Amino acid sequence: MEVITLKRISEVLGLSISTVSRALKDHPDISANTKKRVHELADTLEYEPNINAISLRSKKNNVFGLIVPTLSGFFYDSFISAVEQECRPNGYSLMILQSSDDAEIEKNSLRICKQNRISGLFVCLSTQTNSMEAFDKFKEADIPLVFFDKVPEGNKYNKICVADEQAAKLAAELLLQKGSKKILSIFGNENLSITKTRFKAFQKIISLQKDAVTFNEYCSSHEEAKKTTKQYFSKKIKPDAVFCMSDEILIGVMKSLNELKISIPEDVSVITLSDGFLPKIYTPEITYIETSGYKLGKLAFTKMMDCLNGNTEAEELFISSPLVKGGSM
Amino acid sequence: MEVITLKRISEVLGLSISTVSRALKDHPDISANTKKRVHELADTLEYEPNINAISLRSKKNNVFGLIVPTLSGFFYDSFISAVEQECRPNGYSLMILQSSDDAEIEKNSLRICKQNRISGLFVCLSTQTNSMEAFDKFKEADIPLVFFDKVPEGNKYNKICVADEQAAKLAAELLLQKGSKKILSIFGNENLSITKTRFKAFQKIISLQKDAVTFNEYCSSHEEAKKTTKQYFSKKIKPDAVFCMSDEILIGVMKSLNELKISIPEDVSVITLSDGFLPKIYTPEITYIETSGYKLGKLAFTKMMDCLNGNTEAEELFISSPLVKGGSM
DNA sequence: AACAGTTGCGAAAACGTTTGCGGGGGAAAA
DNA sequence: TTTTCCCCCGCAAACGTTTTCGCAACTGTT
Repeated sequence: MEVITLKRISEVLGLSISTVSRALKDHPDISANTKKRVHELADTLEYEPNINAISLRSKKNNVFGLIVPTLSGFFYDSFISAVEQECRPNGYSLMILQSSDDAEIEKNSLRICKQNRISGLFVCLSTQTNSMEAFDKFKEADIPLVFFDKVPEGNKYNKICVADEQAAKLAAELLLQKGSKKILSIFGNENLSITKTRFKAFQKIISLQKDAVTFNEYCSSHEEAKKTTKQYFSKKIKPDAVFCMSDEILIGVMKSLNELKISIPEDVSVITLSDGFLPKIYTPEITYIETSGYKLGKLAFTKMMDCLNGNTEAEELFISSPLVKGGSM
Repeated sequence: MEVITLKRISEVLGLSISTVSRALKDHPDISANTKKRVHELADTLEYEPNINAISLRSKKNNVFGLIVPTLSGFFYDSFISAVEQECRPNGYSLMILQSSDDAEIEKNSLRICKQNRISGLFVCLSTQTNSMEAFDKFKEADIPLVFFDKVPEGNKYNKICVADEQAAKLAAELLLQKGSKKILSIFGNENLSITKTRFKAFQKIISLQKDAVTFNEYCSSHEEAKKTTKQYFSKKIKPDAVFCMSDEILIGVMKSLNELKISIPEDVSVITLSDGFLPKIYTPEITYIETSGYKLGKLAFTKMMDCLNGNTEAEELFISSPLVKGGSM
């Protein structure tokens, strides 16, 4: 299988390489007739430009890097799906890398991105990341950086986030409004800023209600959440509501409640922050505050294009988190 | 931010570009001292080779294409995760494309792959694909093609599959062994070879048992599966077992059974083919035959490397599908 | 002192594009 | 007829590598 290049086409047609190149790009210098001949031959020969050559010449690779802790999760797949959907029509490709939540691998992934001279980078930080130095190198090289979900501290980065504060607040208000007094609140990894934000906002609202108390727990896996839930519901005074910070938590909580045959919403109210897939699996469907990976992806892409168009100032953007009512409250 | 190239290093050190290149690659022609000097400067300058230039020169891009109908599913994310995990340590990158189950987009994705001169391609066909012509072009160009999950017919392609026949057979045997007599069997998209295979194998086993009957249905979404299940369980004579061909089906089935307050496994046995995530969400956990996207990914990668090493003969490989017992039978 | 063999390095071409510049040739203007 | 101008097109450099070939300067052998 001979591979078709501009040179090949130029030879067949008795033209120069430059003329063929310009003809294919509809350059005004080229006559209509020549353009026609070139296009036709290119079509029949199924010419495809060599992206590597173009990238080399233009010093720009139309590829975005995307680094996530793991692909197989509850959330990242829909984020990536959204980004990819935008990429193709805009002439970009996506190079995906997993950090496995390991700072070393993350750093290595950054190297790969650098070597590939990517045009931009989407990043969800690993929980182990302790230095932003490697990321700052990209900034210095004017390669747009868009963080999402797990984002760095400080105001010098582009961050696309769920409106965590608002979402947690909304959940808390809803619980109080339903008259919940003893709320079991389970959060994720304690070190993440996302956890801190959600925790603080949730706490603040609950504390406004004098006769309501919360039992706060941090669980970093659904197994842990399951165990914790079981403990609370084995006591004499059981919680009358459970707040889950994420899908991961929800899974554990539901497993416990179901095993203990605790009825939802009769015995206990349940509310969670979620992408929306899992809450609908259960019966009754769980009421949730939407934290859409899909929306997040769309917004992240928009911000990326913004950056490429010269809008370089760091910005923190939020997606709205509407309430989706199920039957769990 | 000046970008560092071999040329830049050679200028600083008063060497030629070729010498620098060779020094970095530990070429025997270069003296130990020169190598040391070059390596040190490259390190402090944080030189990163330009992959685009390398790809152009070598006519090989160390990138694999990966086309799936959609990223956000039950299955593909773990497949991709497995492939990505193998790629990095082997010096490859992954370019991911979604076909959105659309033949046109799929074709377009193939173009992108071609333009990028990828080294190999993983494909899960869209259900709309009606011609393999575009894929055959890759074969002709000696670009390895590895199909998975939804694979083409015929024996001229590399296919990595779940042992569908064996899995469906196993499920059927288990149901009969438990004494199920009236089995509701719900399958996915009727046109897929994967569906046909599972259907045939399942049917064959059931038909061996004279007093057992199956009600066969095809549903292409969980909503449809839910509706269908509801219909069957609203009749006087209800099924005593449900077989689900996939997670998608399982979701619908469980929703119906739960809403109808039908007890598992007392009133009905449930068994499914699944990646394993969803079955464990439910209480009791659903018994399933494992169809691991992760294992599939690992095997697909192995086959890809095989192809690149010259083993070009088309091959159909299977991953085993062990039974994972839950409490649903 | 002449020779062959080795060691260490550089020149240049090639991969496939894009693009600034320049030039031939024909038509219109003088 | 000469001049001017415009229309088409080709030359060549550049992007950053890798690699073939060759050459100079030693080293050691007769």
